[in-house]
Amino acid sequence: MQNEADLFKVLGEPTRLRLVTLLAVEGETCVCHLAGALDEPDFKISRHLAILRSAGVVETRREGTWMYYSLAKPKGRLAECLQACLRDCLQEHRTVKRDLKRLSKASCQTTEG
Amino acid sequence: MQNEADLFKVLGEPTRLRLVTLLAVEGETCVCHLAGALDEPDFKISRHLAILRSAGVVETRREGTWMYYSLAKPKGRLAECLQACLRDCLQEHRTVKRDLKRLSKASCQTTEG
DNA sequence: ATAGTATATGCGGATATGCACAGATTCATA
DNA sequence: TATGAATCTGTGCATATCCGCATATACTAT
Repeated sequence: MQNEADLFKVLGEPTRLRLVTLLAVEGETCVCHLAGALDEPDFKISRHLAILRSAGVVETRREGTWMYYSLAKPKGRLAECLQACLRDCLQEHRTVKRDLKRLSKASCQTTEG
Repeated sequence: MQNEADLFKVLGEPTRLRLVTLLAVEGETCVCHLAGALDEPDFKISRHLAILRSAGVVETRREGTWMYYSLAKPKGRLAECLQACLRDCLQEHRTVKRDLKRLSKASCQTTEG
């Protein structure tokens, strides 16, 4: 049961919940865009992404200097159910909508302009 | 978003997750039966129930010396979704099945025999 | 090599969490 | 009022969590 609880636990933090919801809605995104979307320092975002990753919630793909994060294929019914929960229930959340808006304007330093 | 995260957080602990799942499956149950079902000391169960209660996840009904706990009516879509998640995905969990088995034999001191 | 961008991580400190034990409630009954 | 069962809570302790800062790593391009 510890495994199942850990899944909830990892989502039980606002920054991580926002990140996972963003990834659920927008798909693969790089760290600096996520940091811009949440308006938080990149080292903080990176930390939380690492936690989500070691919990198997997200996975990564490297492309040059960039690290792209995306939701991992759910492992088991509970994970699947929870992913659906986030997409269905949190997509319209005030904070998430704000994050999505910022995400649409986000840019890494090298991709500006 | 803190509210939503808190909902996950409160479920992110094995004892609480077992309690909520048990209540989702069995309905209203008293503390000593829950303690017997989980095979944990009653003060520990009571603590965790208090946490679930102050998070609005469960509610209580007093009947004499007994305190009966049950799932609270979900407040919002997310809570509703999560309750369904637990019922659908955790009901068949090894630990939960064991808890349910013990619950079926559980008895308070005064209700023994 | 050097510089610069993107990302990750070691560290220290403040706060939160979970536990066990003991003791305090609350209620029913004698 | 006195006893006992069911439940709750104060306390101390060990551990975990989150944060910001500084630094380290990984990669690209000059």
